[in-house]
Amino acid sequence: MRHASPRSRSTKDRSSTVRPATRFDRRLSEILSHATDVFDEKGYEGASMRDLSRVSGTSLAGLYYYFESKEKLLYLIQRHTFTTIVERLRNRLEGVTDPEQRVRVFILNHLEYFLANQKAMKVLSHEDEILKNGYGAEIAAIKREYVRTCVDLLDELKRANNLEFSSRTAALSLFGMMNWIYTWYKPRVDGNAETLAEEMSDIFLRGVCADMGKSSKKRISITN
Amino acid sequence: MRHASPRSRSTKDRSSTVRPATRFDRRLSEILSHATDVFDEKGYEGASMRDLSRVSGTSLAGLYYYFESKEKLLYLIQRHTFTTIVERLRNRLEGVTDPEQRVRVFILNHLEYFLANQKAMKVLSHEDEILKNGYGAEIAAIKREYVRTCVDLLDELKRANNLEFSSRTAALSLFGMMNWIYTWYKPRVDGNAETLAEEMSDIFLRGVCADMGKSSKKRISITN
Amino acid sequence: MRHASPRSRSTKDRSSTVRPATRFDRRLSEILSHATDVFDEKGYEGASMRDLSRVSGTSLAGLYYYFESKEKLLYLIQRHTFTTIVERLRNRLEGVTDPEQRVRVFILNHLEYFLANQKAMKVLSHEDEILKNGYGAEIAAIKREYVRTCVDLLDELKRANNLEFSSRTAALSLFGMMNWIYTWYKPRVDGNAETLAEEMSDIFLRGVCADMGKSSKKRISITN
Amino acid sequence: MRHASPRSRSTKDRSSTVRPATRFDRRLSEILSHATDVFDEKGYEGASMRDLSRVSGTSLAGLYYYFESKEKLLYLIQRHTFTTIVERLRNRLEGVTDPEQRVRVFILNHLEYFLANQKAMKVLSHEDEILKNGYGAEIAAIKREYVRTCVDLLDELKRANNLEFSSRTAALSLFGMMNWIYTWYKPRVDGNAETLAEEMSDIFLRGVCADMGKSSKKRISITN
DNA sequence: TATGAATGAGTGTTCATTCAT
DNA sequence: TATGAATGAACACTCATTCAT
Repeated sequence: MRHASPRSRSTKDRSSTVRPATRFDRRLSEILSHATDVFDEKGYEGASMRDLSRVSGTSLAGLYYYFESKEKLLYLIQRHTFTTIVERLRNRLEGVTDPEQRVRVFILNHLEYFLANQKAMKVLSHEDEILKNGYGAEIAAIKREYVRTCVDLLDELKRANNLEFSSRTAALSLFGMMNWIYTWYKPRVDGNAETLAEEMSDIFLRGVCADMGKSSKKRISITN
Repeated sequence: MRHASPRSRSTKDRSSTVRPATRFDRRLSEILSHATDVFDEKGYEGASMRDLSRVSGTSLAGLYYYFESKEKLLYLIQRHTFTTIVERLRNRLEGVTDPEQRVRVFILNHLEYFLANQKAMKVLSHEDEILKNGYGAEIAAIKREYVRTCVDLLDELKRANNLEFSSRTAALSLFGMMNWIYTWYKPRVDGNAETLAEEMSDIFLRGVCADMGKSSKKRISITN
Repeated sequence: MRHASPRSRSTKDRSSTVRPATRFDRRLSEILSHATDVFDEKGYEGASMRDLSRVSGTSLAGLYYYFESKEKLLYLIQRHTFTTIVERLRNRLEGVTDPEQRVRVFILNHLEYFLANQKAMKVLSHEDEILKNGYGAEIAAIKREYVRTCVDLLDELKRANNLEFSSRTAALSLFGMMNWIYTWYKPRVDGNAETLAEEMSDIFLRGVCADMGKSSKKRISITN
Repeated sequence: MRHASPRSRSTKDRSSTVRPATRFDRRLSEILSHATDVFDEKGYEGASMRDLSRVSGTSLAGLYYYFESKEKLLYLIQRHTFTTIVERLRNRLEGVTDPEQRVRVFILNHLEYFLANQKAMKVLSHEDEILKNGYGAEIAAIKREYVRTCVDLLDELKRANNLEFSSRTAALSLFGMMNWIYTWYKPRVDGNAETLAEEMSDIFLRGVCADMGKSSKKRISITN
């Protein structure tokens, strides 16, 4: 953002309170959705406000009625995407008690949302370090909480089954497995979210050669 | 931009033949290294040639003596990084015959290089869709070969142990686990490459709850 | 140069339809006029957008609100100049039937416009090979038609008076005589358009020593 | 020229004295010739020193061994072209006494050299206002003398035949006819220099409808 | 004689943003 | 609500030229 200046009425004021959706909200959502597409295709830096204006059918100046800066726009997209996935997860975990199942629910929820909203999720994970200060902190907080949830789920699993591994490494590896799919996923080849979730859950929970027994494990040392 | 005109001596001509490193080569390498840092910090689009000029201590115009465009610069970085990691892998796999060990070698090689050259690797994986036409195709080809190598390793493993899983999904999941670390890795917390490689190898090969046996696996269905 | 992207509303769209002149049009005309001066003084290549911005009292970026490129600007100038002179010619030829008079009308029209719009005409004739592809083709087409008109006039004259000469060479010689004046014309010394038109018409139609009779003509051969 | 600085040994010093052609001179001529081609194709402003370096097979820096600036290069080309054509004219006029023949010799000499050295002549007439101060003045002086010669020839003709016309307008019209040919000349269509010279001489000396007699001349007045 | 390496100043163009209406 | 018009700052890149070797 080049010329930052205070605004009398900020986007945040409007959108953070709960109230019936106004015309403003609906237009905002539309624009957000178009912007998500553009960020997905060109990246945040590569996308210009003119691009956004074109695809959303609004004049360049008109966009600024809806958000005060490009950065804020990214923030709104990321916040909406994140809060939605977190909310869905909360609902789905309700009533599921088996620790392994809870992890599987987490994975399915993540992948399902990821594949249904690939563009938004790509923007979410790809444009990670753009947001500064306030906005960045807020998104980072939501993200930290989401990761925390996953770590907690793994801790439960460990406790329940008397396992030993680094929940942190495991959780972050799991996120890697899942978040990376935007680089390779092809619906025809890789199946739908449920299939993929099962495959990834299996790999994550049992490994690719689980049947061989842990005894075969040998340390390797490489000198080169 | 004025008309881009061919150069009498292009960067590619110089760098693709094998010969003793000249002063030109050394300066080129320096600049490449600095540029890698900047791309890492700001992203390709976000990094300006002025930034590169500043950190590499060369005048803006001087940079263009070494590569004819920003895009070519990215290409050179990516090519160098990729060919190096592929070459190392080849060397390390030599003499290792056990299929599981070969996968472990792959993981260790990747992570070791990744952590030692985090910035370059981040640039490699993050700025994936920038390069167009010729350059993009060349990098994509190297990448495809590298992925292919991993898939082949998993196929060997499957054959040897009579396993059944999608090598493609597994390989790409594995890459996700590994490539994602640039978003979270902290040396103090997460240990060195060998530790991490072991943890990830274990998760990937045995899963987090390998001991429980596959029998406990239940399908989940979620309606929401 | 960043990616050139299509504009939602291009200069061409605006200027090719017939409608009352808007504020946009008026400002456009002003800038076109200033640009003509600058192109005249420095040539197309020698004139910088910064020069244009300075003389037209607009910010550098502001210019691009009116035309999408320097090339398009040249195109607009050339098109306007050419269509105006062609239109005037059409009007003036109406009602004139005597073939010789028609040629004289052509000459007078050309010179009058040339002297009244010297700068524009110099730009028109001097910056002939700049425009590429579409724009160039369009201007070339108008020009071809204009030259064609002149050749036709000479053909009429030939038919009417039973003369024999190459209409093409004659027409292009005539254009040479007229178009070259931008290199030497001085109002005080050379008189106004009418005077000049008469002199040139006389030279072109009767030659400088018409009274001597054609018999004196001798072939020359030079060896050197 | 951006960074003008004095030179210990200037090109002019070398080339303006009469002495046997050295290796320096020969290379200089080659480069001049190549440069003429490039200036012809791209114009003076449009041609870059890099272009010249490329076509003349000399390094960019190497060019500066032969002339101290791009401007000087243009000067050398223009001076050489001009002095050659003037010299030839002098030789050819020797011994020709008939005033009309002398004019015809002038025209033939100009056209012959023009067609044989089209590129150089185009550069000569097209890049007329580039040279500043000293160089410009020198070229302008040669040019003025050349034009003066033509005007004198016409004055002789007038005196000899008791004619009345503006020698200045006539001479400059004649130059227009001749110099303009670079915009339209096609060898196949328009014949060789001799043919063209005869046609133009006839038009210039007798006009296109000389046979009709001067009586038919009517004044035209246009109101529009 | 000739060039590899370098540079300050400039190029055309696009950026996110503003503001009067 | 929405936009036409405008802008300062930045962009990637090229320019003519220099100088140590």
